[in-house]
Amino acid sequence: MSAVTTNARGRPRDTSVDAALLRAAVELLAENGYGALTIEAVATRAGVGKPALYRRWSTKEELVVAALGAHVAPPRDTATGDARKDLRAMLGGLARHLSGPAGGAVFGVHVAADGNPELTEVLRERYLAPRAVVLTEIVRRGKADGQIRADASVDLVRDLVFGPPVYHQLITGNPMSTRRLSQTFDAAWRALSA
Amino acid sequence: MSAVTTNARGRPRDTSVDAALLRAAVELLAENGYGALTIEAVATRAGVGKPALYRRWSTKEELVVAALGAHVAPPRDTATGDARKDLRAMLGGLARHLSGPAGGAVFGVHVAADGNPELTEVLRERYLAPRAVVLTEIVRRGKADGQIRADASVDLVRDLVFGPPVYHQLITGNPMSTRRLSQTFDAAWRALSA
DNA sequence: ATATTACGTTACGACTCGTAACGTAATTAG
DNA sequence: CTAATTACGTTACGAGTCGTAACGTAATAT
Repeated sequence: MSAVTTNARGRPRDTSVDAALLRAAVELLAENGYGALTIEAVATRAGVGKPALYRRWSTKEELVVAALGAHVAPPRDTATGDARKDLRAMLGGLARHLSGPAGGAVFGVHVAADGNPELTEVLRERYLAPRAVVLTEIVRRGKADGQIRADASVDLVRDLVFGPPVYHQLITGNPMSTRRLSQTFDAAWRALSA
Repeated sequence: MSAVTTNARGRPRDTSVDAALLRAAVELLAENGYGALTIEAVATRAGVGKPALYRRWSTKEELVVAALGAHVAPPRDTATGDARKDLRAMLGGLARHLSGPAGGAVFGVHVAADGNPELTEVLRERYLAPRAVVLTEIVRRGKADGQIRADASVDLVRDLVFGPPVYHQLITGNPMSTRRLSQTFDAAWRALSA
């Protein structure tokens, strides 16, 4: 046992079907929003049948999580060593993400995860965890060389830096402007810098 | 024309039905989350039929907005004149709200409003507008007597003070602890105070 | 060649939505 | 008191969506 799980027996999965489904999901999210997303519409636009979709993701939520993961660029570990610049770059990545076609879906997934522990777990592992790793490293370095206050936890930095733009979009429905993004970041940094 | 619209002709609405429906909606939201909320379940728990519900709110979203409005205490204009205390009190009210049974529903409504202009409007008027008024007044006074930086807009204050706890709950699924709430508020105030 | 798995199509039961029909109850206008 | 009006509960219905199950066909490993 414990053999390589790449045990392809019958007909292999058609990779283009995966891509077509994820692409269709992102497109429909951008066009109609999360609530209007339909499994059948995704399959139809992708040119496949529903069973092909259900073979890959058993619920709408998992599909959307996968679509987000495939569409959103993973956080680049810019690692300039300058905590302020690195934080600002990470914030810029989030802002681009929220402004993009899948921006509105981010909230939808989190809400759908309410009362759904499995989905919450998937979301946490695939989406949040990679970003948390990068953030933790930035904060560690920043505190080591005295840029960030010693009493600032990673969670505090996260909530203070990323909270305002996400909240802004949740409340207003529109992404935060670039000017206001810099303004809120400056304010957050003012509170976090040593 | 323009007569008093309180023109009650036939059998009047049963007020207890309104209360029972709103209460049932809040209870079910607390138990199963927004996604699992069903019109029929609300009507059944309230002991009424679906038509009685649809006579009052034509969609699930409007019902939930109404349930929030009825369940959540409106913002008290504490008006101590101390901008820091007033802001902190407002933040405490939001935190109590998010910790309560309807906390999870707040996100659900916002997401449901995505791509639904009418619901967005209702949500903005009934839920956000009253709070915005109170906040604006607090910020105005704070800037007048030099407690708050002159270059801080109301939107900046709003996003910086309320964004972190809302984001925290959106990401982690749990309300922010009281200790961390004070911590993030102190940080925000550090950035906002003159 | 045979077993195995994926694919598209079609069909199905279950659930939810929003509305329409009924008969009954409550209130106002005359 | 009578008629008109509106609310109520019950029941039923069409529409839409979900998730799954069949079937025949295509593609790959053994």
